[in-house]
This record gives sequence, structure tokens and C-alpha cells, in this order.
Amino acid sequence: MWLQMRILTNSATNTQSIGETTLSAHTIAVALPVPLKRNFHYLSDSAVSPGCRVRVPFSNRELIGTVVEDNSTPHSGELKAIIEIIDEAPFANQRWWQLINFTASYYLAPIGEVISSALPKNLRDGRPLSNYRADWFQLTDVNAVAKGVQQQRCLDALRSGPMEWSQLREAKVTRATLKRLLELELVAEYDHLGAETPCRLTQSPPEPNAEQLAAITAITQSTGFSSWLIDGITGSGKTEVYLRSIEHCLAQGQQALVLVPEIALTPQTLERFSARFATRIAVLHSGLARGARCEDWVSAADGLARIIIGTRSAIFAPIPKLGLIVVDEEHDLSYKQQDGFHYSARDLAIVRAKHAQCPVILGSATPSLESLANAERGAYQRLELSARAGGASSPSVELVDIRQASRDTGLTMAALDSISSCLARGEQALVFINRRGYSPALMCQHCGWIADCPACTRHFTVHQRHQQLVCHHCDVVEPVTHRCPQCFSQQLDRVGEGTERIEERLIQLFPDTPTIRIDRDTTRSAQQLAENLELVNNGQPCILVGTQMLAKGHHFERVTLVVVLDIDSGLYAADFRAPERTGQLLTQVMGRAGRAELAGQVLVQTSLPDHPLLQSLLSQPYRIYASMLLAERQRFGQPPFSAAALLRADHPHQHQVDQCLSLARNFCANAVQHGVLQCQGPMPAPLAMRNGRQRGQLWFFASHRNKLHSAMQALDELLTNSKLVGGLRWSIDIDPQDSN
DNA sequence: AGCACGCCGACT
DNA sequence: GTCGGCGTGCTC
Ligand SMILES: [Zn+2]
Ligand SMILES: [Zn+2]
Repeated sequence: MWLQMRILTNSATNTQSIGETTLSAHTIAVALPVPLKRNFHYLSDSAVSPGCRVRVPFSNRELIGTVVEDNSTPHSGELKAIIEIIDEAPFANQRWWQLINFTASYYLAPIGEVISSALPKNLRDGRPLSNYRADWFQLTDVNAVAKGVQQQRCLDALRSGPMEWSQLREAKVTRATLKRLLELELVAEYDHLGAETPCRLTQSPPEPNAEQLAAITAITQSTGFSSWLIDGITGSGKTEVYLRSIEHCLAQGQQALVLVPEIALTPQTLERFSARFATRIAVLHSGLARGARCEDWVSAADGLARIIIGTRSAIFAPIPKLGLIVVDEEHDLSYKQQDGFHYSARDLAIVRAKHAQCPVILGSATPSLESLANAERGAYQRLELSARAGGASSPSVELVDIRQASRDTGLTMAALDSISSCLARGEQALVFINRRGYSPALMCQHCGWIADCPACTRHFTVHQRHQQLVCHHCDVVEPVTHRCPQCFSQQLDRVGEGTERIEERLIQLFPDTPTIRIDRDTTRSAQQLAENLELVNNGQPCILVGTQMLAKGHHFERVTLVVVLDIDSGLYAADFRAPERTGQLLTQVMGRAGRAELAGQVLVQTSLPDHPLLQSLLSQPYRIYASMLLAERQRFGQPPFSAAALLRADHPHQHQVDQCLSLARNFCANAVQHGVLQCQGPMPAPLAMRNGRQRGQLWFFASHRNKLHSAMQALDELLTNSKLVGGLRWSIDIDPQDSN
């Protein structure tokens, strides 16, 4: 009976005519880009290998899916037939699938979603890979003679070996000529896949110092999987270690993957690699044009690109001959995806290197506590680079107590004096304030009313230039009010300082010196950042004002003074990672001062000069500070001494949030009682309301990762299957980096 | 996630 | 009388 049904439904959903012998014989399981953690089964006339994309009907629309299983047995019901097979062969190898499956399971994400975030947009939309492959051509007969000058030029060009179209065009060959030669069969298409892209050094590398040499030797002489933590202060030459390790990797005929923070993928960064290696380098970055991005992605997948440089999502690029992974500035938060499924590209880099049996290098001047702990317990091998390049000494650091000093727009006399003398010496100064906009509040002089964001619990920030009140936590923007809505007074004060105001005041105080502001408002892309920094790189005296954007690994050769205006907010620890983040930020900012041969000076303005964190951070190297923080984490059983997960929920009504989190809390009650799991919460998120939605969270800790994982798997299942109220959003973040 | 179906207010 | 609001429910 059941069998009969199946056959009937098969022929019903099949477009094939009666009498034809080959019915849709193949049942395949397909992963689809929908937030459903199961595969969908379809019928296909011809065999399709797992790993190929297919176009399928899915509840009256069409989706692009990826075959994950052939010859699978469906559970029940009617099966639809696929519309089209897109890939003749799988676009990635088994190792890549291992990574995708691991990611889906570890971060509790549907496989289809993981694949989606791995593919560039156009490939997600079902465009064939061939669109993004260059056509190559070769001679059919080396002794071939052509008729005209045009044709002969083409044949001569090809005599040195196969070429792609762009090269022929450079050799002044026209499309028409090539077409004619193809028709005459004097030239044929050449299958360049499988050919190895040549690669050579274009510059003679600088001699590494003793520490660098030791690091390079250790990494290049290792075999199989190994992980390295390069802990090197700013300017200690981590890059040279990367470059030498890449050189070794390329010499073995393999490909190297380099991950960099979002803001660091600039032409200058790329220059460092292209200046050393003459080979095909793929760049994977969201800022790139879609077509170009696909070309690079495909060239990585084809094994043609020898170096792949990209941001977070580049960790998912197929790289068949992967021989090395570098994660630069490994502590950077942009490696952790904040929306969708919460993966960490840095953590996945370790997993991927393990699969590929190759080395992985994590580099940072301020390594994350996770990585330091891993090094401590021997999982990573630690390489320290302590020498400051050019032999420059560490900067002098001075605390300025703002309670004792008068200030002009947030700047103490000490700061202004230091800036003056810095500029007088012909050097550059950097003013760091981690708050963009003009002022963080707009307040009525008479009644004390403050302009608050209607959609959350924070004040509006004044943006002077655009005459707007902007909420930095929601999407709310309003025009600046000039009258208090409470008492109708027109005396409204802009209280406090942001980058825009500091910039304005510095221009007034130092009219003859250019002041450059670097924050999200002036600098939206890495490209723009590079443009804005052009002037700084010229070396003429100037003042840089900016947010943490300035702290991220940029080289300012002539900055000798760093003034830090608002470190205090980072000292009021809201979550257990705050001291780590503050320490990293301050260390990175201080590292901007005094590179090369110029001595540096750092001035930190604070109202908490005796704060223990500040004291220990400024009196000793970051690594000592970090080990103190680690000891504290250990004492409290916090990560990395336990595994953590965070359940977030939000809804317009608090009650619904509470209900969801309580459900989760009760579900785990048993495990908590048995000591398998620890819960903290439910509690409001640090920003308890955002965009008009109430936000709550529930923390989970476990001493064993696999215990946490199975608990979260079960919780995920529970919440997925619970009929939760509409509009309730929830997510489980494994290894959360940020409680917001 | 989409995109349906499905029942109640203000429009031709 | 219809157009459309978004509340539940399903997708091989
Ligand atoms: Zn007022
Ligand atoms: Zn807001």
C-alpha cells in the first residue's frame, strides 16, 4: 500500500511522460538556506554527487540548495523533483565539508545557513562557477602559421605557454582574432584547473632578528597540525614571521589563508603581501564588488590563488591545498559573528588547521585570555617577540588626575601643553576618545531635562554637523531640538565631549595644524580609513582625533604623543570581559606612540588614577596584567576556565522575554542541581531595551565543553519546538564574547 | 526566514 | 461590499 502510494506520487510530481523507463530514480537530501535544522529530500533524474548545488522548488518559491546525501531514504510524503543541477562536480572537497559540518553542529546552526555564509552572494543565488573562471587558451600546434599579422601576434603570444584572456588582450589580441583562430582550430581552450600558479619572491626580504628567526624556524620546521601564539608588542615584526611562514607554505606548493580584522583589510595591508610575493592573491571582503569577490573565491576553491586574505567569513572559503592559516590581531572582536549564528573565525581556524594538518599562527600584541590560557596549558606554542623594531624604547606613561585639573573641552592643560610641544618638535599627536559625535548628552539648563532615545534607555548623542540627535544603540535619529519640551527653555547644554567636539576645539586651538578625525562617521570603510590616513603618512605635523578605530594596528611612524581622554568608562566593569577589553584597547592605543626612532609619550586622563586595573596595566607589560586577569577568571570559574553559552531573548513586552528565559531556566534546573551546568540569570541585558524591544539573557557555564554542548543542543531543540509567542526572538551564543 | 492562509477595521 | 492588518503554520 505504502509502496504503491510512493510510486503514484513519484509519477505525479514527475514531469516525465508515461512510458519512459527512467523515472526520477535518485532521491537526494538537500541542505537549504532556511533556519530549519533538517534536510529536505528531492528526486532527480540523473545522479548528483553530494556537494553540488541544485535549484529546487520549496513551498511555491525556488531555492538554491546543496546536496548533502545521495541515495538517501526519505522519511515520508510526496517528494518534489529538483529543477536543475547547477554544479557538475562538488565545488569543495571533503575537508571543507568537515569544517561546515563541525561549524553547524558546534554553533547549533542549520547546515544550509552555514553554507550560505560561506558562499559569496552570486554563488548563493545559483550562478555557475564557470562565470568566474578565466578562459585560458593554448596552441594546438606549436608550428602553426597564421594568415594575418593579427593572428600571428596571437600565436606568437601563446608560444610561451597557455594564457588567459586578459593576458592576450594585453598582448593586443582582439576578441575577433581569437574567435577566428578557435574556429580554425589553431588555438584551443586550455583547462588550467589543476595547474599550479607560479609564485616567486619579488623583493629580497629583510634579515630577521634572532627572535623572529627562532619563530620562523620553529613554525616552518613543524609538521602536521601545530598552533602558534605570536605574542609580540606593536612593531616587533610579527608580519615578517607571517611572511616567512607563508613563503615556506607556498614553496611546498600549498595555499595560505590570512585572516585580518575588518578594519585592517586596506590596500596597504595587501601591499605587504603583494610586494613580497608575485603570485595570485585572492581577497575576500564584503566591500569588494560582487563579481570580483566571486572570481577570487573561485580561484581559492580551484587552488589557483596561492594566498587568500580575508575577513571573518574567509574562514569558510574552500582551499583545497591549505598549508597555513594566519590569524592577525587574534583578539579582535570582528572575528566573532554577532548576528546569524555566532561563530568565531579565530576558533574555527584552529579546527580547520587540525583538519588540514597544517600550522595555524595566532598573532597579537594583546592576546585574548582564551589564547593565553591555551598557550599556558600547552595547546598552543607561544612565541614571544619582545624587541621593538628599530630599537625604540617603550613610551613613558603619565596619569593625569582630572579631578585636580581644570579642563578645556575635556582637555587638561597638561594634555594641551604636551600637544603643543609635540607639534613644535615637528611630530604628530593622537587624541583618543572612545565616543563619537559632538556630545553624549543634551540637557536643559533650567529643569535638567535630558534628550533620551524613545526606543531604549540611553541618552541621545548630539551630532553637531548634521544637527541630529542620534542614538548609538538603536536606529533612532531625530533633528536637534532647540527648546526644552518640559519647560520650553531655549538654554540647552551639550554636555560632555565626543570626537566631533574635540576635533572642533583642537582646530580652534591649533589653527595652523591639520586635525584629522577618525571615527565611524568620518570613516566608513577600510578604504576610506586609508585615504584619511594619507596625510598622516606624509609625516607632517598633525593631530589625530579618533575612537578605537585608531587603535587597530595602523602604523603611524611620526606619532610620538598619545592622549587618552576617557578610559574611565571601561573601568566600571559591567561584564567580566571588560577589564580584558579595556586593557587590550589601552595597550593598543599606547602602542601607537613612539615607533621607529622617536621616543613616545602617553598621557592618560582619568578620575580614577588609583584604580587597581589602571595601576597594574600601566606599571607592567600586558602579559603580566593578563595573567592577573586569568587568575581571577580561574577563581570565579569563568571562561576560559569553563565553557560558556548565552541565551538572548527579546520582545516588545518584558513579560514574554521573562517567560522564554524562565522556560529555559526550568528546563536546565535538573542539570544545574546535578552540578553539570551553572546558570546565571535570567537577567536584563546590559542594554535592557533596544529599538523598542525588551532584552533579557541567561548565562550557562560548564566545566566540560561537551556537557555544555549537549545541554545547549537540547535547549535549542526545546525552544525550536515550543510554540513561543510571535515576535519573540531568541538565539544561543556559544562562547559569547560580548553580552550586548 | 518567507510566504501563505485566515479572520476583523476603514475605504470605493 | 472589498483592501489589508499581521497572527499562526508549513515548507521535501
Ligand atoms: Zn527644561
Ligand atoms: Zn536608543
